Amino acid sequence: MHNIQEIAEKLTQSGLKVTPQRIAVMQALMKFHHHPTAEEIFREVSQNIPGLSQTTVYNTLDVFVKKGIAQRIATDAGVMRYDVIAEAHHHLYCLGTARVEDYFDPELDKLLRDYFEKKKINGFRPIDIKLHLTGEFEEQK
Amino acid sequence: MHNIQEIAEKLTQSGLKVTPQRIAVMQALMKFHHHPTAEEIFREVSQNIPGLSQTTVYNTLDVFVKKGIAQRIATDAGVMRYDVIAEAHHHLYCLGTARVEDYFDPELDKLLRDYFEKKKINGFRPIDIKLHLTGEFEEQK
DNA sequence: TAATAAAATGTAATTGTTACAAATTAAAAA
DNA sequence: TTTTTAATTTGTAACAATTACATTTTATTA
Ligand SMILES: [Mn+2]
Ligand SMILES: [Mn+2]
Ligand SMILES: [Zn+2]
Ligand SMILES: [Zn+2]
Repeated sequence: MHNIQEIAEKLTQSGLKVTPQRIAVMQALMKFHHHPTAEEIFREVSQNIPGLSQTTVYNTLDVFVKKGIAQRIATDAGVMRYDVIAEAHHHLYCLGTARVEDYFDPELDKLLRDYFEKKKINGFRPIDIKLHLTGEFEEQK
Repeated sequence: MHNIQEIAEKLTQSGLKVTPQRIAVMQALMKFHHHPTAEEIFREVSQNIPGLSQTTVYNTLDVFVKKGIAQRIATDAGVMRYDVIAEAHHHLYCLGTARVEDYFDPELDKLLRDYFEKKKINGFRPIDIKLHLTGEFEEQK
């Protein structure tokens, strides 16, 4: 799933040209799957692609989001973070470190799905339901 | 609940000095309870307090958040929105209009509370659990 | 291999927010 | 009351993240 072939295919499927920059950005997104910022991706990808422009990273992430192969996450720190879209999952927002960790919980998903199948919300048609757990990661000794 | 006396009291209780700016910002927060931006609050409050500085609005909102009487909401548009803290509630994020609406659902709250009483998350201690419903407000004819 | 539209680049502009020094003011003390 | 003083407000400049835009380069198609 991390290899160039498959990424290239995914790009083509989305109607995008295959470029070294796009492949590298996608690889970086997959590499640190803890929701990197554009800046973090820029630093990472720059190692492989020296002349890389920041703008390209922003553009690329933007295109990925528009095509639905990545996801933008707004954070309290005022920086956007990005996430490869794969299975549905929720997010743990750490108050201390500002990290955003993935949280997978199919049981919970089912619970929510069932709940909102019955319960309709006034004039709102939900497309995505996501839990937003804010808290602290416990010190592990 | 919207009157000056009570707001002044709330400020004092939080260990804050009572100033016209703070009262007005709190009133504005209560007035449009659809999560105004700092800019929207600035425009509103400026009508009553002509010389008002943008910085004051940012400072004030910041102080409110630190004291726990307001809440900061990061949005996908890259602007922060603010919310008076009252009862626990969730948020509906509108894809079309970028609006954020409140969603109260005690039944759901109970469901989630019960669920996370049993289910513990790895090394994470949740402090706040909030549902993040992204979708569209339906056209009402 | 040539043509062409899409993508990447560099730079400047913009937006939202924060830093900081100086002036003002609310609250406490006298 | 007046005085004192720390907290708050203000104005301006700085900043960080992101976007706009003109130019150059490149991936794809013919
Ligand atoms: Mn994620
Ligand atoms: Mn910004
Ligand atoms: Zn943490
Ligand atoms: Zn709210």
